[in-house]
Amino acid sequence: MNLVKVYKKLYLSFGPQYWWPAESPFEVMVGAILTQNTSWLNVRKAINNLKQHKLLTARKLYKIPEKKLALLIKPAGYYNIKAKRLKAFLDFLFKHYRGEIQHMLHANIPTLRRQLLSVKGIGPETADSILLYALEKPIFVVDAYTKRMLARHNLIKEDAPYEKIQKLFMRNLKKGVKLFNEYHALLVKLGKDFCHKSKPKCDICPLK
DNA sequence: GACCAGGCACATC
DNA sequence: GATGTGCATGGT
Repeated sequence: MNLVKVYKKLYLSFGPQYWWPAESPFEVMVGAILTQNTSWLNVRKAINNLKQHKLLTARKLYKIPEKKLALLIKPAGYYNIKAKRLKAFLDFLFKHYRGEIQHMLHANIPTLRRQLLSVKGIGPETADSILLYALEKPIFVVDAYTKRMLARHNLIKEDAPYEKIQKLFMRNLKKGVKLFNEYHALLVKLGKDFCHKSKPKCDICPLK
């Protein structure tokens, strides 16, 4: 089964996913860092905390102490390290783009990706999530679910590197923000509902 | 109570 | 270059 067929099956099974669940590009970026190895339910609590305190803007988060930020995002787990990562990202945003997300849109994709990856705490998945879902650049996001699905259907090896998997998608799909957005979201849906880590065999996989 | 979640950096060999 | 470990909350 090729990747286009996989997409069609997923879409027929689940329908549109309306990603990313956020009210602004900045919220996407914050969410992308907070959701590292963490369930979205916990991330939502953390983001709601920031919203209730009216702190979910680049300027506000840039100014508040790291300690205070850590307490606010506590429900998301790893809160000390994530506060540090958010701060590192905000430092980057103000240093290179005067704190304005709009200004990032002028840079080209490879440059942006390199810059994001240079921030401590932003790895390939977080960088690509920001590029695709916040900045609407045509980059495919690879996550643990993506990897698991491909490995279980024998399309890659379990330990295949990120960039290799990403290229697999980007070479075999028509390049576009809309498709990449929906595809990744559908893979997460599949992973959450069917492709469980502790159950290597899945009899009811919609891809079968 | 165990297991897992929309990763990443760093230590050690 | 590969392999292991810390980071932490909250749902199932």
